Amino acid sequence: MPQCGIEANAAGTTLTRRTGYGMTPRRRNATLKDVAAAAGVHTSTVSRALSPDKRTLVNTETREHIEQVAKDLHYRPDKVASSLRRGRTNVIGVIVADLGNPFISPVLRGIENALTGRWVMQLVVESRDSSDRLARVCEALVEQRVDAIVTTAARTGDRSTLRRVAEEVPLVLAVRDMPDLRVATVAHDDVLGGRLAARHLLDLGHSHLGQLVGPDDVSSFRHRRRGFRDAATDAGLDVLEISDATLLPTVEEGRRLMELLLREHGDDMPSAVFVHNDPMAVGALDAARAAGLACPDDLSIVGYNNSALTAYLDPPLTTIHLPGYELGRLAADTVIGMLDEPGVAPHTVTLPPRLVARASTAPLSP
Amino acid sequence: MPQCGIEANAAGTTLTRRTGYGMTPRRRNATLKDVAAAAGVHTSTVSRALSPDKRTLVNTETREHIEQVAKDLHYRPDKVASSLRRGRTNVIGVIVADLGNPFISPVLRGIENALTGRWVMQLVVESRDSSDRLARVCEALVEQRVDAIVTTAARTGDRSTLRRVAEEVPLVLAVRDMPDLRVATVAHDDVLGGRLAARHLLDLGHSHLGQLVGPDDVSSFRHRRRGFRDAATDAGLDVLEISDATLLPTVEEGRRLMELLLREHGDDMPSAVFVHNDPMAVGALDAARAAGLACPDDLSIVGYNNSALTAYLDPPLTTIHLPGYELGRLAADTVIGMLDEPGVAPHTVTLPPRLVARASTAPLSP
DNA sequence: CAAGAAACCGCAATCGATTGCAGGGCCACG
DNA sequence: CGTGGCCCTGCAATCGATTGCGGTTTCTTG
Repeated sequence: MPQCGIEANAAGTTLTRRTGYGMTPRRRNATLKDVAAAAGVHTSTVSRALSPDKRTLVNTETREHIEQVAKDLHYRPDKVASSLRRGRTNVIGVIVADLGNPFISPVLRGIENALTGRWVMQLVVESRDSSDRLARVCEALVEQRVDAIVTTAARTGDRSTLRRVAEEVPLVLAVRDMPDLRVATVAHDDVLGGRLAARHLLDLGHSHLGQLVGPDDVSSFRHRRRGFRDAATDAGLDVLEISDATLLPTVEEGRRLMELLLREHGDDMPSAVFVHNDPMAVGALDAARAAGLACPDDLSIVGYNNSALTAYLDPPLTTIHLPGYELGRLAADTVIGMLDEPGVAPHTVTLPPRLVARASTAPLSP
Repeated sequence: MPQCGIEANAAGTTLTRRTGYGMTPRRRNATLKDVAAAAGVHTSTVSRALSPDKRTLVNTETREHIEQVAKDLHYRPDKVASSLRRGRTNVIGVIVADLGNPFISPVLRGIENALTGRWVMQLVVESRDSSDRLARVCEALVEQRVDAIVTTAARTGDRSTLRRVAEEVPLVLAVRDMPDLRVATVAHDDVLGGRLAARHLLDLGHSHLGQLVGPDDVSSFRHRRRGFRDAATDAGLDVLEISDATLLPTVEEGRRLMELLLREHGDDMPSAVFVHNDPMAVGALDAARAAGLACPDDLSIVGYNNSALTAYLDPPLTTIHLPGYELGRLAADTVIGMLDEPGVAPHTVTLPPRLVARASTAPLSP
């Protein structure tokens, strides 16, 4: 290790060099060059010594010396420079429709947890379920050179946007899917979710069913609706549907829809309704109660998502549980897989929901 | 515009050049050089023409021509290269303790919304309230060269970590604060929150108060505890405290603590207790009920956070509402402010909580 | 002992955009 | 007609890390 002889004077090089040209005068971190100078070797050697998979290319003594110097100088590799050179940022973009929706939290958490194990980070943006905004954030993420994008914000009208995106960067759809778009997808089996809700009510003896359905341009609602209806059809029954919902999953929205149902079909009310998410189910329940219907005696209600505290409502809400955390993990795994070996056929996974029976549903009173 | 003459052959340059050296053979996007060649001008001219604040430096005709060519080639500036050159990424790091905690959603949303207006994006990571992990993710964010960090995950033991971080990159504490660390902070006034809870109960005539408190190394719990106790002291009263809580804000945890309270002070039970967050309040309520205490008749309960659906519990939960979205926005604003004009004294903002009185609290029965 | 291999390290190009400086063209004014 | 000034563009360095290739040194082997 002849370089060590130079160390003495090389180490004397100071770190006070100012950032050149018109740079913003920010903090000055040690760079590869600084470490190289201080260690008396070439930058390429430092780079190799500090690289997990190239470290074998450099002599052990040299490497240890470099590692020591790097630590002394508090050297931190610049991921920006690294990304530029390698053409890979180790960052993925995550698009969600609404960060305020509690349902998305476990998904995000699943993604985060799967990624950090792989030294990848996530850039999180919100589309607010607007097509324009979705297009814009996609553009922004591509400019940021994210290695991949996972989006939970796909609506039917976004197909062309997503198709374009998928041509530029690995894309994964999460939570919502997109028919005939050949893109990797990780979603819940919402058709099954709808069926579970229906089957539960049928098992309880209900034969007059209704559902308050979410917008049809969101696949998860479309699937729930179809699953519920299919199961009813299988039993030879019709389903009363209120399909006026917007994308606001609020208690008030649920109340509004239930009032609509009461107004339009008050003389022929179903004995059980399936509401496409929990806050809305709560609102629906409230409106029904206000109209003099007791739950579950006069009306059984099934929600969706198994949101926090639904078990402690009055009455505890029967609902469909979705494994959001697992979905997040799998979505991240899928992304990583696509990056590791590109060109494999788009992978699609669906996770089974689970019915959680509580007191908002009861056998049909005779 | 003499360059236009060259356009014909310059535009003939193809985009099929392979990525050089050992690059991963990913998508090939048009670069500045491509646009320059196609437009028959130098890259620097293209850069200027496309830069919002330098566009005036280039002739209008030239600029429009360049813009056209750029659009035709689907040119997208490479933020990575740009970041390297300018020493600024326009990305900030956001550290949260637990992505699964629904309380954090509006905060994240507030940050996102404030940032996207400024063309800045957020890298979101989770510390899981572990000091080790916090240190690691901070390190990772610094390596990513984020322009700033906002963290909601500060615990007392993290002081030295955060101090080091603050020396390297602009830091903002959100939600939780850190005494005698001179760092910009945006938090709720949790002392006031605690006082509000106490005052509400005192106003209802309660004179025997208790609280189930969160861990003392988290400022928000410490503040709540103090505020509650101070208000009681002001009224000449003592407070029974159970301070065995962990950082898991679960229903079960609340149940456990209430059982502890019942076991240790069953013969001398307070008539009202303040629980430091909503899920725990629900658990506490459940345990109390299991022990034969009716709420609010025998026991009034106040929660914290005004979580979703608390208004529809049985009974509807009295709780403290926090403006999480606004907090997020302000935290982001603070960050942006620090970036725009560095060197100003650390700014600190506190937002007022609000008591939401519902049916889980009632006047002391005589 | 000579030739070949292996281990190790340095050179320099490269990723793509930004920007200080300088130079060319053109107009105005003395 | 000459000089000064303005407008616009081009030149080339730079940000910091990575890596193919080539050159030394040392070790192995016939």
